[in-house]
Amino acid sequence: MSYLKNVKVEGKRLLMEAALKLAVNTRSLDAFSLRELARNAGLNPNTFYRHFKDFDELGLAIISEVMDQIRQPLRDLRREAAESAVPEGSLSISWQENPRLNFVRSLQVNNATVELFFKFVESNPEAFIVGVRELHGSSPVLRKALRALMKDFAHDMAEDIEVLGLLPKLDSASLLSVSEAISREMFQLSMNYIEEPERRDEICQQAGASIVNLTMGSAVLAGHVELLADALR
Amino acid sequence: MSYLKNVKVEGKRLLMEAALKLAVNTRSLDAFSLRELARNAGLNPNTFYRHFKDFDELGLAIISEVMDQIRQPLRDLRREAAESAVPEGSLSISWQENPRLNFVRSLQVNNATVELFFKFVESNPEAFIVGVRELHGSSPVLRKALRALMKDFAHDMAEDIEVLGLLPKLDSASLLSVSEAISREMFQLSMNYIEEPERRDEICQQAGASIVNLTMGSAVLAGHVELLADALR
DNA sequence: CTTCATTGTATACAATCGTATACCTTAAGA
DNA sequence: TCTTAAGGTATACGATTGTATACAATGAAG
Repeated sequence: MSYLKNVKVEGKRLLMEAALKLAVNTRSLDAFSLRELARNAGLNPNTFYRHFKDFDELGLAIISEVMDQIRQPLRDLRREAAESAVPEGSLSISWQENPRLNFVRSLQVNNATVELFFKFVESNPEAFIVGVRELHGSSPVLRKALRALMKDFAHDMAEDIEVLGLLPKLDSASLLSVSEAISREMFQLSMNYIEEPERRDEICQQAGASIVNLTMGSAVLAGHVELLADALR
Repeated sequence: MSYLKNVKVEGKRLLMEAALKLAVNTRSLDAFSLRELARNAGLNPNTFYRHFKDFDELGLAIISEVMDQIRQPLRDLRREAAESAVPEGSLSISWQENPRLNFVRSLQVNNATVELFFKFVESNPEAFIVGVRELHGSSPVLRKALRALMKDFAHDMAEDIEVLGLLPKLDSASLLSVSEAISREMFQLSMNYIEEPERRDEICQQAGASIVNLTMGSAVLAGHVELLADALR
């Protein structure tokens, strides 16, 4: 919930908290005024300048703090999903040896991850709203920072997929590319998930389907058709 | 280029044009003031109220006009790509009869479409910037409108895929779901395409890969593995 | 104990904001 | 021909904005 424990100076923290809250409600980091922000933080307008040069600097600070709190949990969640689905000792069995087992396991991990991911989104909406919003928002500085961040997420994911053996062998470029596509899809869908509560099941399914499609498609293109054919036989 | 030919009243058109331009530069539809808008349109501030109740109404008007000008061209472009890739008379040959031919053709159409799409984006950046921006922007009204619009695009795409025989038989739910995912990916990547000119080739490839992955993955999941295996043999 | 940087406040000001009221012009309908 | 609605302007108002300048409290370093 509170992403800003690291921020020691109280005024700074109050401002960042207020900004995050305002961003979630008005839903843009620069849609509110400096004075409005100060008012919400219970501080004098000028205090802002003690900590930030401008709104970009505030935005970067928030993003950086939030991501510190989110990145690792997301990885943990993926591993958690993986472990919950692995029949004991089967980790070592390669796709070549037992396509079917690995395929089924991959689907399980996939579904579990998606479910956990959206639960996580649900309990941390502010972080996702601000992130996705500003990814295409009005500040070039924030856009750039968030694009870099998406890269990091994708990189984490690629690494995990490899370590957890969730896909047949893929060259690392393709793997990263697929991971990036999955990241984009998941973050995008997280907005729908937040905003359309009545469609949450559907969105969950949609996300799962996209991931399966992307991963299986990439497996096919990497020359693993026969492998998949075996898995599905 | 000019999306607003339909708007007859001059003041209204001037306001919409100014808003579109401002949105592209400041990159948010409500990041500027009513007076700033009027100034850019060369009109009295009050003229705004003659045509719009508030900024949402302006936004909706712009979106609606822009999309009228964009939706059909996008479809044409897809058909154009399809026709350019079809060996004469081969349209009638089903995936079952000749998997390989259809697979190759599908890839060709795919690549051509992606290329044409990004060319289109390049020559209509305003439309895409505003669209993607406001899809996750600060106005719930615009968000909702743009989500509906994305649905329409996806629906068009699904219809075209079916008519043009770009995929092996798929139940219509899956087809729509895949089309939606493709739409999201394409619109998302269109932003990167605009903002990172030095990576355009890479982005183009990325888009192509995602589409192939999504479509082929869905084919696999729909039980067409053997078909694809044949195509790739 | 003094110094001084840090964090926050108080006051002030010109600029800009949204909008209310009133008025002008034009073209269409009665 | 007279009326009336629509599109556009002029002026004016109080509210809010970003920020400059000056000042107060605190705590660490010397």
